Amino acid sequence: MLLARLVQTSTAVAATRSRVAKRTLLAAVLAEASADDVATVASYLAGSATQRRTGVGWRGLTSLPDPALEPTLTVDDVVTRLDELAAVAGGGSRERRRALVDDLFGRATPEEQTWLVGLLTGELRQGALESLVLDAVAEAAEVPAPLVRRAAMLGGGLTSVAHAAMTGGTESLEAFALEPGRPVLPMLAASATDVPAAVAKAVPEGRDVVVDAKLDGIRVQVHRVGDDVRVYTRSLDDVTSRVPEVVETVAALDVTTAVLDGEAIALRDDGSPRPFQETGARTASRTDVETLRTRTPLTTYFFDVLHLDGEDLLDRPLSERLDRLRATLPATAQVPRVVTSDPGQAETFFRTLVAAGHEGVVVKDPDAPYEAGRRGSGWVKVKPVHTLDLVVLGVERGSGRRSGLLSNIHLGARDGDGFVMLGKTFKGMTDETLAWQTERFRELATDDDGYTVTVRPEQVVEIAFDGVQRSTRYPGGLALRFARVVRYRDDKTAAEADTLETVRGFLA
DNA sequence: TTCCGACAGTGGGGTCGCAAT
DNA sequence: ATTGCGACCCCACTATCGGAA
Repeated sequence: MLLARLVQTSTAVAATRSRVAKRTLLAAVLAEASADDVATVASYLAGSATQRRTGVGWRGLTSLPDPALEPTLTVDDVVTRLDELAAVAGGGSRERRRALVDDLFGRATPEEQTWLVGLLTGELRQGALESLVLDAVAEAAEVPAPLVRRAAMLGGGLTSVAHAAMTGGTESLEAFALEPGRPVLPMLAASATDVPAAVAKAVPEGRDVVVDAKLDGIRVQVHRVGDDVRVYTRSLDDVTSRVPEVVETVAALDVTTAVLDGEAIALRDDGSPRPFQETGARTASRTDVETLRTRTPLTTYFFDVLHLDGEDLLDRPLSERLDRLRATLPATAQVPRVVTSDPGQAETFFRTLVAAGHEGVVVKDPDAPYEAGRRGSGWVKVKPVHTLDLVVLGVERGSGRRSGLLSNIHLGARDGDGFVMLGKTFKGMTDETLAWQTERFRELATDDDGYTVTVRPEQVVEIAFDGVQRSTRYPGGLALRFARVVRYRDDKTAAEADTLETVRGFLA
């Protein structure tokens, strides 16, 4: 298939807001693709290269060769070039990558160049990603959408499912099942502002809820098949070699086959959690793991079991899965948990965990199945939220649907006679807020480099955040974690804003 | 007819490993 | 040694569509 066919479709998909129309456009292309092409075509329609890493990003695509006049590139040509790039990713010379990029882009028309940049940066911005393409696969193959979705979640993603659906239909899709050794997309949690709201969202009134501790570490999905243990992250990256403690915990269990879901976290000697940065650094390190584990050991806590000794448990209610978990794992390897119908008890558990330095809780419906890849209401997380009144020091131009608006604001805390920047945020703004702040910050502008507008430090903004972390990027040595706008405050002057000292007090 | 679940988009800070400077 | 880049860890929030109620 010609790449131009995909580019043309992407343009048409971007041009309509109707999801049904997008789906139909995508399905038409899938139906045209050959059996050899269809997996790649599905991935490209969803805006993803088939290679996990190509070593080429936004920066490597800033200067491109002159484009081709005629569209001649095929989907297969692109795959071939990206395979070559992937082969030198994280090892090859920049010059070699440059040559491969130039060759590929030199054979692309201007439209194809733009599309390829979107593909490689993950910013196609056509209003359709994997989820919509899965629906399109169902339409093209004339099979039920839930069947396609389930197969994708359990069977290794869009590409293999697209191929199976288009070549084998319903029968092929039904063959996809949880297979120990092959990771499945993890179930995700919705969120609520407090424990009562979370309980109300998770279960009908008066029923039991499961309340799990939410630990601030790295999500791990562990597969054991006989003596072989493999560890996957939330995005299904294989990190087995980096986390031997997790492997040992599961290897010690009295089972032959298991799939477990949990969290790995670095703790202090007294059992309190270390800052997320330390757990993150530990799990990201690949070199000299043996030294690292003595310095920053990881502890693993599991909260779910998807498979046990030949038995799939995904569709079993959580209460039953937890019974199996309790029978299989020592208490020390399980996430702290209470099961209660008393909202007061859930609240107390939440407060105790937060006081101990943990992130919060996840409230769960005991009747809910494990919905791989979904952010259902069966799991609802609750974390404490802090707020500060900070001063806007600058604002950046937005992109995409925020083009023409001033979007990402720079936040400062009061320090002596001046202000110290603590981070940025673009979250929590409604369209109305964006329109207002665009006008407001143009009035306060003192400088403009074409991207960032510097403003007189006068506008106070109330900011919600999850915590304060150490920073090497910002001059105060501190940065906010997950900062978002609550509201602009016109009842406070910059002289009344919170100080750097106050912010430092939030450092754990 | 209204409501709400699911998606896509818009980006945040920190960390590692590697190549180039 | 330091810097820039890509990839990945953690992620919140709003607007919108279209099926559910």
